[in-house]
Amino acid sequence: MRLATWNVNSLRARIDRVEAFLQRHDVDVLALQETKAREDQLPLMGLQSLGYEVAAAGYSQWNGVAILSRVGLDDVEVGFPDMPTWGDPAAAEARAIGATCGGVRVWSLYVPNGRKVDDPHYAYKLDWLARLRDAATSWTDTPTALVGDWNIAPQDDDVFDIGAFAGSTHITPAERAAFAAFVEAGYADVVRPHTPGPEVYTYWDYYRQRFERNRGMRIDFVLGSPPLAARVTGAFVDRDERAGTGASDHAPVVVDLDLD
DNA sequence: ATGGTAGTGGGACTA
Repeated sequence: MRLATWNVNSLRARIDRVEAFLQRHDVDVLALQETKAREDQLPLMGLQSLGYEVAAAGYSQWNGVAILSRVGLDDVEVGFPDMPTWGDPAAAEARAIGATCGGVRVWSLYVPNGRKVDDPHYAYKLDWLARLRDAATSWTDTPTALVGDWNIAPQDDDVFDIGAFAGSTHITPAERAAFAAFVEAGYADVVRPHTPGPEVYTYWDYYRQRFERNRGMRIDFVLGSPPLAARVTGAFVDRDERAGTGASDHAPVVVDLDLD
């Protein structure tokens, strides 16, 4: 089974790219973030004609997560147990959706950005991650994939210039500890072993020609429970998807699983 | 400290 995650930065603006991506890589399950579409603006018929079922937690303008699957899509759950709903509950629910696809529990996650370290959104981000970790701790015995935009760069090599991020979110010790807590709970970054070396990014800002100069960040991850991680046979970042006009600012991350 | 670009929706906000 081929599983992918992609912060698409508007599903409707990029539906042609999404369909091309699914076909180019023969993807079975795609977790999307920043769909920027309400549920009544979905599903998109083109995806269904390609054989994909759609589960979405929508919110107009910002956020929105979805899961597309052509290997079954069962037990859809919007939000995780005890998820904090600071601010607009609808916006909170548009950050996490879970579904069982082909025997794998997939969670499409859009971790709160955090804005600035002195912003209330930063405390919300840490609280959100801690509660997700608490919920995820009880899922480690089953094949579970926590995928999406984590808005955390766990290592200094995961940003183009660590010096430029001094005092910024995404690289603080507290955020990195929140990420590490998932690893301590048993989840593994299943992509990094297949993408060795520095400067393997998943996100490049639109401005200042950051992609052309490869000044990016690695903030999109697939974390697998032990039963899932044991079945990973390969992974890659579809860097080419970020090139050209009309691209999302994030590249898709693809993982292959041997479920036999 | 600011602004650069993109998306939504048709202004201001988010990233």
